[in-house]
Amino acid sequence: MTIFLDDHLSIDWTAVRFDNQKLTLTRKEFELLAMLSQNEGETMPRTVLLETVWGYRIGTRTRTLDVHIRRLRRKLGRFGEEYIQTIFGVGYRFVRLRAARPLQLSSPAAFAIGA
Amino acid sequence: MTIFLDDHLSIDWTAVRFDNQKLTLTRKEFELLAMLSQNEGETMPRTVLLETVWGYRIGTRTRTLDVHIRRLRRKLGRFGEEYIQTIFGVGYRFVRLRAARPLQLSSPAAFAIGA
DNA sequence: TCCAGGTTGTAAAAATCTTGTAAAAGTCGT
DNA sequence: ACGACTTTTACAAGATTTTTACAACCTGGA
Repeated sequence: MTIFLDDHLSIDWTAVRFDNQKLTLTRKEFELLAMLSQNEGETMPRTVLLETVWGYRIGTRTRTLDVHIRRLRRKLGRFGEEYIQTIFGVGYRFVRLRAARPLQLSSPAAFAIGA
Repeated sequence: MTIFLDDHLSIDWTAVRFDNQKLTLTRKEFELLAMLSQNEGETMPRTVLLETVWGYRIGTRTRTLDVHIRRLRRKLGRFGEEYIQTIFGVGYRFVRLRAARPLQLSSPAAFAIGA
C-alpha cells in the first residue's frame, strides 16, 4: 500500500473517524483496516493481507496478523467482532453494520490510497 | 520557508507574541514555529519540515528537528506539549488551544517590527 | 458423536523503531 | 576570541510491532 503525500497535506493516523467516533490507530492498524474496509464485504485471505500490508510471502510463519486484528477489533468497540469477521481457514472480512460508513477517507486530496 | 528582509527592516524575533506573552525566539525556532502554526491543525511530516526549514533531503540522519521542537515547546510554556503534538512516525502538529491566536504572521510588516 | 490436527484468539514478553533530552562540539557573525 | 545560535552525539524513554506460548476453537473423518 502506497500513501501519497502532498507537500502541504499530511496523513494523521490519529484522525480517522469510524462509526461516529475518533479512532486512534497506529500505522499498521490503519493500513490493515484500510485494506479490509476498502474491500468491504469481501473475504480477504490471510495470504493477501500479509502480502499487501506486511510484504510477507506465502508460508511465512507469523501471528502478527492475528494480533493486529485483535487490536483493531478492540478499538472498533463493542461490535469489533461483527465488523471484522473471521473466515475460518481463509482470512477476514469487513462488513458494514447498520448505516455506518466504515472509514472516512473522504477528501481525495488529503490522501490517496493506492492499491 | 523563506523570510525576506528589507535593507531597512530588521526583524526582531524577540517580539513575537504568543498566547499573550512575548516569545524570544531564534531564527530557526521562529521558522519552525511559523511553519507549524501556519499549518495549524495539520500534521507536518518530519520530511517536510526538514525540507522546508533546513533544506535537508529525505534520508538525512539528524536530530536537529527534535532538538528544536524541544526548545520551542519549552518556550511555549506550560502547554508546550499540547501546542505541538507528536504524531508518531510522521511528524508534528500545531494546534490552537482555547481561543489563543498562535502566531500573527499575516501582514508582512506585522512581524517585522517588534511592537 | 468424538477425536485429532490444524487454525485462530490472546496475554505478555521481546524486539524494533522513534522520539526526548542533556551535554558537547561546531558555526557564524561581530 | 567571544557570545549566541545550531547541530551532533549518545543514550534514555516511549511507542509500536512481532514473537512466543498456550488456550480455545473449528472441522472432517473414524
